[in-house]
Amino acid sequence: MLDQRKSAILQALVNEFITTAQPVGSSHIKTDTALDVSTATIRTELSQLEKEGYLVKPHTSAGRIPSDKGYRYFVDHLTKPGSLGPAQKQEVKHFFASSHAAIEALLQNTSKLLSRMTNNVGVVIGSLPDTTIIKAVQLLYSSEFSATLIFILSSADVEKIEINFLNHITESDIEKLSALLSSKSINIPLKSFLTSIPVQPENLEFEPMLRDIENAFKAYYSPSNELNDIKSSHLYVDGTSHIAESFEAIETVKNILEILEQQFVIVSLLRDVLDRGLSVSIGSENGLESLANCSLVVTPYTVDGTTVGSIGILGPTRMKYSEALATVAIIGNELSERLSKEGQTN
Amino acid sequence: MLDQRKSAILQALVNEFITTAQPVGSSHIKTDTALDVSTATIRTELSQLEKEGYLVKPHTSAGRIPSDKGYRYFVDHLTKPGSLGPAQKQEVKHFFASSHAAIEALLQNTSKLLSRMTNNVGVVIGSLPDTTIIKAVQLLYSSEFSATLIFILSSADVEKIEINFLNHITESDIEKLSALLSSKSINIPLKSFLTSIPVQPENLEFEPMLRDIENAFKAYYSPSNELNDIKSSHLYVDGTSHIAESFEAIETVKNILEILEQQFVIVSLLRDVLDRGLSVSIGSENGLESLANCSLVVTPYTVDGTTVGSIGILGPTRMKYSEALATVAIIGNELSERLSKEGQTN
DNA sequence: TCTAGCACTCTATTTTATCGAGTGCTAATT
DNA sequence: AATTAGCACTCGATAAAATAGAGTGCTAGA
Repeated sequence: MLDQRKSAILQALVNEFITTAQPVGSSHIKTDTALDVSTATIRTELSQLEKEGYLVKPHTSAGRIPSDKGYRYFVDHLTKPGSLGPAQKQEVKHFFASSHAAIEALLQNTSKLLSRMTNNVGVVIGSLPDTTIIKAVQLLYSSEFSATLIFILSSADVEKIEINFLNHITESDIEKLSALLSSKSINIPLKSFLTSIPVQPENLEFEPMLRDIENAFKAYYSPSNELNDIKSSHLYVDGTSHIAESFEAIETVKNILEILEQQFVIVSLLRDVLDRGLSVSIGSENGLESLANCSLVVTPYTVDGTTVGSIGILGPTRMKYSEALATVAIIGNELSERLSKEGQTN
Repeated sequence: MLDQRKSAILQALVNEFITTAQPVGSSHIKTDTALDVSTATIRTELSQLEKEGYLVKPHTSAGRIPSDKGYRYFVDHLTKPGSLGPAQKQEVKHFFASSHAAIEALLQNTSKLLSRMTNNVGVVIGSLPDTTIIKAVQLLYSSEFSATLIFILSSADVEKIEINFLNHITESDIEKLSALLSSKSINIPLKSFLTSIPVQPENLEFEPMLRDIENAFKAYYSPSNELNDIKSSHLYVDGTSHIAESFEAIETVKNILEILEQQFVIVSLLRDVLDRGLSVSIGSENGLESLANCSLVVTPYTVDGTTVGSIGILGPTRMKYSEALATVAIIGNELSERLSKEGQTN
């Protein structure tokens, strides 16, 4: 824990660095703070803060830059939750009040909103396979040898799986099968879908088709499939252009874009946060070389009290945390509310 | 039309520039080509090519760079279709042979494949609202006041629309409505959906609900909604990190990323190509300041002979056109075949 | 414990010099 | 008429040298 003066200095330094992106020297801090001490005193303080790992010097005769530890302290102890201006609150309210016919569009637009309001990359992760429950099942006839299996999930997502049948099927077969599946599988977790349709005496005639469905389902959710996470929990990203604004080095930009393309990486980062609530992951805490200069501000969102996904922003470590935290928090809340209200998904 | 020697010079110059990204001087061209003339002769040719608009000089004492017109000539007259190596053909075959349970995943992965094989941005556009036909309709009960309307389209896409009813509804209402819609709307174009359900004497009791559906549908496809194009024709983009490799200036990268985020811009660019077949759009031909240094190689794809969308790559004007054309063409073919076979979508 | 003062460090910026790939022109050659 | 050798000239790129100034760390005195 830092004493009052060190705190004030660290806070001023971080704030200054966030806005200017330049190393901060002792004299700047003197003007920024109300501290009535000389720059020499500030310098000794700075050098101690550096010794303790909160600050870093790019080179001998430069000002200081916050280290990840410095940012961490800043976020944990020196950042008030922050509140949005009325105009911005209005923007969020208006966004969620306006209609978004499809859930996918809502989530996609939510990532856009996050991005636009914070000038960072907006990220939204929908549906968590472990917790989602089947709210409706429907099998739709496509052709003599294929049909589409559709799940509507508690997370408000829709999953659809193409089924190819080995044997000839009829529309009436499919209808009966569909009814059968509905009767057995509603309100159980998606991951238990298979066990919910054991072969019973009365549906022996459907056994081969059920076998086909089983195979398609297994293939779709095969854990060996790296894309599985993406398929079963959609990721919506927007505002990638902001990272080109935030970083000078084109190499850095490239690396971050690559990470964003490997969606499962982001997905797992966002998942970590589910039981932690609103939280910040700073630089090296992300555990990824490529994201060493990035921070994530993430919060889970809920549907009817159950956590179903998370939203967040990805930006440079020198982001406006207070603003970011406030924005992510409010959008998370409004999204939860929007998804829960009107019983749309129950 | 350029004479033999000018052609050879232009061709050599473009090829050299594509690989080195440096302005090309007369001596390089002498070594690159089999032409048995002096550099002085080449210089006069170059200066004529420049006068005719095929080449550009960054500054007085530099080599030349192809202009958009130069690339255009190169693509139109000096580029053979190009063919992929066996390993690459294999990669494409293998990709389309392996199973992709959901169409969305297939299209998303196709953009990834395009990107990986060409080291550019891969783009896939699915479903064209004007031509898509409803293959199945289903209304699913969600709650007392809401349901989900699902269309399976000939493009293999699924559209779903949340309906909020003004009045209390029951599951049985929804079932009947669903059957009614199915009977009236299958095999008609999506855009004619509304006119396909006129109120008939026998379904007067559903009139208020049909009204609600009508409103939701109208809202969803409202032409005033700029997002409409995106919603009704999904866009899949992958490999954005490659643009950070292709361009030096971070500003350029930012601008291109921004364009990619405004999906409807890309969608309209890709649409232009539908009746032109495999084609290339170079630099200023794209009509967008931000894409002045980019080219698009695009081809439509079909399902059972009907064009339903297009795929392509976005890269720097100095891309390997021959390779790009070959790759886009083969992937387009395989995708069409894959979507058509097995009658999955009929 | 704080502060004024000062020597020292080191990057960033500017200035100057030099290099060399490439051009355009001209006069001679084929 | 086309080609080519020769040469002066241009101009960005790279390197080297000079300068400025923001910032530090240390010390001695208040």
